[in-house]
Amino acid sequence: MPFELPNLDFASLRTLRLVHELGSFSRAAETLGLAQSTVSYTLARLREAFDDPLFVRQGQGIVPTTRCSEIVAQAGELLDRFEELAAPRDFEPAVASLEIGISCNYYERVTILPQIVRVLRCEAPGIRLKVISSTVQGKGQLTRSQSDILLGAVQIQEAGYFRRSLFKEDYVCIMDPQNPLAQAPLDLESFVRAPQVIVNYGDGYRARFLVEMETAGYQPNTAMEVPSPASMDRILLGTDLIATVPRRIAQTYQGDVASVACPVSAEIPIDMFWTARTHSSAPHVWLRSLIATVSGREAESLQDARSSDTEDTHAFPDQSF
Amino acid sequence: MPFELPNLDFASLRTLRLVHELGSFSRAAETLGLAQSTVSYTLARLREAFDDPLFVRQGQGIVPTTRCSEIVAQAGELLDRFEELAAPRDFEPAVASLEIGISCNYYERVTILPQIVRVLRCEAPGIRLKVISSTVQGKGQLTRSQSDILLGAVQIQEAGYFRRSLFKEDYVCIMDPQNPLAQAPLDLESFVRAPQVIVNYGDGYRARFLVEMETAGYQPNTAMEVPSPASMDRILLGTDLIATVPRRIAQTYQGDVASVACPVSAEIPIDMFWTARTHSSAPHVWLRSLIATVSGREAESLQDARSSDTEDTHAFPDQSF
DNA sequence: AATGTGAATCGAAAATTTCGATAGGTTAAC
DNA sequence: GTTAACCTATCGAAATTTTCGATTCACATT
Repeated sequence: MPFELPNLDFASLRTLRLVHELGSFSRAAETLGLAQSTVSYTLARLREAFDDPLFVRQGQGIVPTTRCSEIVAQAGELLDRFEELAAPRDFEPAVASLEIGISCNYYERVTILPQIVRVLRCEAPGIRLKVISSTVQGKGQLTRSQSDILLGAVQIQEAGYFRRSLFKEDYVCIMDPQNPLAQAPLDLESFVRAPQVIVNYGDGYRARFLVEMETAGYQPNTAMEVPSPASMDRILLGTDLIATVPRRIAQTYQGDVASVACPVSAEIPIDMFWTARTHSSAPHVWLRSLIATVSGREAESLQDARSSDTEDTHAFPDQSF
Repeated sequence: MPFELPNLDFASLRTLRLVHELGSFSRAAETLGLAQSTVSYTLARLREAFDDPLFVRQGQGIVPTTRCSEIVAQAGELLDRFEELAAPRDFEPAVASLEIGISCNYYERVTILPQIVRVLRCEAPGIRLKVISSTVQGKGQLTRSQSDILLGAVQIQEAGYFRRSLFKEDYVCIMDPQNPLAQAPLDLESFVRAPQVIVNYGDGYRARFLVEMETAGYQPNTAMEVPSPASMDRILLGTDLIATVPRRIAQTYQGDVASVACPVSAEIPIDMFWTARTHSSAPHVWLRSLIATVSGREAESLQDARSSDTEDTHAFPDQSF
């Protein structure tokens, strides 16, 4: 064996430092509230570990060996770093520097993230968001630690995930303002007949209102399919087409298109999910709280659809930006 | 109390690191040759110390919290530094960097140090010598850690000092080569009569041969007193003066002055002293060994004039320089 | 010599760590 | 679904380490 790597605890190093500082075993013991024999025993262990006398008697008192002084200098740094490491993390948004991963899709990127980003740039400029498309794999991304937070109209049954409802979304029908259907509330019959642009979101996902329509025995008059609701206004303007999109998406086209309530009632619950891995991390707690607050009032945290776990409410900043 | 600073040992941090690496308590226990419950208990202590779950269950196995990964990264550095600190110091002259303090006077600076410096520059260029004048305070300088090594014709009776004899020195009389006294061995009567330059070394120190003369009832014919034997040749040349100086000092004037044996026999033992503080330090051991080897053959180490402590003999380099 | 100061050592008590066994909880297979 | 496999958590007992008070030892000062 080349050399037996010794084990010591940080308290021993603190004792060593104190003895070095005070130049006395007895006074160190007194300061620490221990018996002198205890300090003596601790030093015996240190001597063993470092294979050096560390302190030698010199007349009245003791004198550190050169090696001892080296060790004390190094040990001081170790202690400082350890104590910093062990200190409770008081998270300060203003100075924190870290990356947080968010899985979501177009909808959340358009409706939730812009507000979050504005607050972050102002209050926590050191937090970097890494947003990835969740498609239908959001849960797996969470468990594989590819992201820390999953946002979306997802339903996770399994245990081991935390959930917080953000808000409920419903659908509106949008169309060219000249479209006759825009002049009055839309009835179901007209809605079914109207030529629609259907958003399929790729990956075989089917919008909730389509599922509801089907259940009720209706088929939409599909004139066109697109993978994303982005720039839907550009498509619709000047045509007789209508599109059924989440209300908050419709608001991003505001002014350019007319919107009316969708006669097929379908609510989409938008939730936030995370795992125990980040549950107790101060920055994550803070960001989740921010997301919940920014998203609306219906804040409510549940784990496994059982234990409620209300997070600290984020105090929304009243400063203007 | 603001926060209880926790105590941990380095073995716990190693366990943490291993669990993080292997992703399993059981496998870490197996690797360490411990029971799984032991690792579990160690993690309970770590969780307490860091106030964080550190690892959370995730299906099959466990996943580290974000805080845990931070801690492991930091702890890894702490462990590396600690292990480096605890590793046996294998002293390598070629790369060692440190300062060693030497107390001595003119005699040793002229006779011993030049050879030491040449070896150091060649073999241990990182060792910086800090030479201070010992005058008559050499012992105090040692005990106050103002120097690490004391060289000189000193006699320390007290315990607690290590000593190694370097060599014995005797006196020669030097003079202008034209001086009639230089032509034959000097007899005591001529010596006492001859006009001398007496070196008083300041500080009331009296050369050994003067003490011997006095004991024998003679007084030198003092023509002049100087504080140091430096440049004595410049003083003597062209005069009828003689000076009595240690033989190795006389050799530094070689060629310029004539020297004959001093009829008053007086041996000066030149010793090296140090304390327990540096006794076990590898670089100091090495340097002391070098000094002893360079100084002559009579190497012999004694503590308290009792316990002999022969140091490693320094293998004098046979390379030319 | 006697005295004082401070570290080392000793035996017993206290606290901590370790172990084996077992319980609790989740995943994969049948 | 039930079982089997595989984790970590927990428990009580045993082993080890740490602490303490008292004493001894070493050195320095009076």
